[in-house]
Amino acid sequence: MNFWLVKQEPSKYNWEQLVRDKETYWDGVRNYQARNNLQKMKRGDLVLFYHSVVGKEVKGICEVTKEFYPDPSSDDPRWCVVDLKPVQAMRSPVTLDGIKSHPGLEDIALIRQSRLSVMPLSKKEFKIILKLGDTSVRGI
DNA sequence: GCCAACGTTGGC
DNA sequence: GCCAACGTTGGC
Repeated sequence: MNFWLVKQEPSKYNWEQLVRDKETYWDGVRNYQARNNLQKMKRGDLVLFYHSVVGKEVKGICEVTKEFYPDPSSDDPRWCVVDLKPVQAMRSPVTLDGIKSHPGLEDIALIRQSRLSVMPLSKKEFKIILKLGDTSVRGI
């Protein structure tokens, strides 16, 4: 199983909306590197949902329920989406400051490559963020 | 194939 | 609202 982090501005789509929707397709990715990461996601992978710009915090954990397929919001066959469903809200959202200041997280793309919207996390990094959020999921 | 111009993202 | 970082586009 692999671990990921996706970002979105909460004014465009946010965790609360995902919880209401129960499931969504993650559309709008228009960057090759982010798309390549989307294509590597496997069913059952866990994905952190980060609110960029407003809040700047990890709000919850999702699961990949469907692997990549063409983006229904685009005519361009280069772009794709995956389906995500919410699994668990963070008991305590993990802020960007918290991530920046925690040893062991200084190399994640959220910090090193702030514009990337879909990025991989190591299991270790995923576990640290869950711990910072006082949250656990599926034995992790 | 290089690079200037331009657009977008996202932290501050 | 500003600006740095970075990706994309298009002229040459």
